[in-house]
Amino acid sequence: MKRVTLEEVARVAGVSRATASRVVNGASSVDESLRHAVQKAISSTGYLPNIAARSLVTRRADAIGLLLPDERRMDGDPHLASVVSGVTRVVRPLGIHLVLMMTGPGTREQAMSDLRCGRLDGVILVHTDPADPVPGQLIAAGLPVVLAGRPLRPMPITYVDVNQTAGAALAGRRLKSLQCNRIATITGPQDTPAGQDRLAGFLAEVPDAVVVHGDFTRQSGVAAMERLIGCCPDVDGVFIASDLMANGAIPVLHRSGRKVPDDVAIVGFDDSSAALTSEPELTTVRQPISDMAAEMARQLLRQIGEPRTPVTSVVFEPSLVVRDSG
Amino acid sequence: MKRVTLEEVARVAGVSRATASRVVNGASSVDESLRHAVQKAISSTGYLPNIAARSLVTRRADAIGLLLPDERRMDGDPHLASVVSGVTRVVRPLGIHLVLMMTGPGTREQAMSDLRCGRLDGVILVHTDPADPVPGQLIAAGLPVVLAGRPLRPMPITYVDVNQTAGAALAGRRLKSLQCNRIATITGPQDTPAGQDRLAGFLAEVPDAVVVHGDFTRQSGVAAMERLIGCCPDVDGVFIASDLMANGAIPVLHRSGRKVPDDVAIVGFDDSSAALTSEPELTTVRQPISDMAAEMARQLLRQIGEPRTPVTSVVFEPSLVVRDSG
DNA sequence: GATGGGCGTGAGAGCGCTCTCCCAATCCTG
DNA sequence: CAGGATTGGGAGAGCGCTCTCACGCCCATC
Repeated sequence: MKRVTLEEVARVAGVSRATASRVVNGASSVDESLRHAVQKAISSTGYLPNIAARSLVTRRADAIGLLLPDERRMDGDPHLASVVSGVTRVVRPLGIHLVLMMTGPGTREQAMSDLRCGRLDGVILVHTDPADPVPGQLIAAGLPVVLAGRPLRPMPITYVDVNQTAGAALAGRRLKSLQCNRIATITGPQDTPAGQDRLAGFLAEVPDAVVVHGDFTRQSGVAAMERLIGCCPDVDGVFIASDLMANGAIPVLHRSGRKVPDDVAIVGFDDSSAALTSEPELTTVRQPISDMAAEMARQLLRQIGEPRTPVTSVVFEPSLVVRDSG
Repeated sequence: MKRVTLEEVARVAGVSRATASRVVNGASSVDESLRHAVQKAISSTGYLPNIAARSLVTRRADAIGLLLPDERRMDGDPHLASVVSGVTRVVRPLGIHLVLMMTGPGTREQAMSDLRCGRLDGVILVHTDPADPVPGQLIAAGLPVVLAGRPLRPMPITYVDVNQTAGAALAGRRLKSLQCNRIATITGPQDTPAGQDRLAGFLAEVPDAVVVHGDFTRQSGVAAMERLIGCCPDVDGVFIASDLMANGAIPVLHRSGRKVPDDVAIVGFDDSSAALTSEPELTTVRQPISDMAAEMARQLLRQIGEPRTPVTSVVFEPSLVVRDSG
């Protein structure tokens, strides 16, 4: 149960600490016989490098942060598990830790400190409030950071996003191909890039669509659909900018005596778990969340590896998942 | 942009490094004037302690791990965000990092290493496979660990759980009070404590209930309900051991021409987001996930603070959330 | 006025690792 | 065979922090 150090390994292997270190770190140019001896010593002693000591000299924490919005905004967000899993996939083989930070009082400041004092090598920012000063501060300080989703105001920052506009267009084409005559959309919040782009992309495809506003929440989906069938009773096709809103909106249609998809076709966006828990299951625009998360991790690691590298943005193409609702 | 060390702070404040360290760590017995000088030096230099250096000597990582099942098992699990948020709430004020680890090839071994080499102070294990050797290894090694949920086989390990039996009884009483005559239950997997206890607790309250087995997944809820109405068409009240299964089961009832709750009352378990995305919204047994997670964190910290402390188990009481389904 | 006990402070020894030298040994080339 | 080039290994200096220990200093005690 006693701690075994490199020193100990070196002693057992009959080499210097430096050579033992070289073997541990896979450095080139160590004689094969010595390397063997060291490896034997490592496994016989059960040696594990002390990360703190290593970190102290390499100035690398081998840990990155994932900054999330608070529980309420995350709740119902189906993506968390996928994001974590995507990031984990690229990060774990490298022995890098994923530190989760949910936004709360002082979190973002803490993340800044962690970054500056070398406790974190970089951060991935999810669902960032446009008014949040943190991204700006981070890039100003030259600290590695990647955004999930295009920032509202253009800024020199690396981000990964899905082509929201193209996704909405996909939905529009689907409704048109279903021969819908009276097409509407329930939008996301218009102060977010995703909300804006999904509306713009849809209108580009269906210019005369009726527009009703929502804010991505289930609740707002209910309200928006009530308004929609009030003002436009003959609607027969709706693109709803999030599955969660669609999930709230469909029962409203049922209650009004309309059948989905027979009377009204519905296309959602996200392909979240809400798409499967809806009745009928949602036809929706899928974003490859897990792959996007993996890409964010890769971008972040690149920045950490070579600072002052030019910012990039990676945009993934969405796809249409056809199920029962439209 | 240059790193400022304690040494630097001490120099600016005109004291020794030791005294500066005392101030940083809030140690007693530092003269008020010196403390002031040091604090001024800290803020003027923008000093942030280097965690790696501290960790090296204190042998504390100030980080704990959250070991999760993989994405597929987590998918649809509505609890992740709540768990993270509960743990974060107690852990962050202490400056302790929450490291997320999703189960995958080698994860559990990695967690063991991290623990042993001092990179992690302790771990919380969620959804542990009964056959998993890791919990046993951890307690054998005397490493701090807390389980989410009672282990299948009794073992000397600290865990936090909800009183599953009592929760199921709550559901049973609810269905009886609704004057249901023909009561059934769709169970969870019978090789898990939760699955077993929910069935046992329900049968204790409704001994003559029809029992159909499921495995907590939505899919299995669909299948189980199909079997149920096949073998027992006059059923008028069902306790479904997870909201996710209930979410799958309700559309089956609708398709068979039965109305919920008028023809068949449904009570779920979990109060997960699936309870709200169901139509009608589910009456369900709520477990205080976030509070339980917070308690897990507290238990873990206690173990870290004083090793070899006796194991404890904390059991929370569930409550019934009455909505529209039963 | 000498003695004992606190208490606050500074010096310095590590914690376990990496990495830069520097030296020795081997190799190639003319 | 001499000379330089190349390579592998060891010594040792830190990385930034905590913490023990010993040293003053001041006050209370006899």
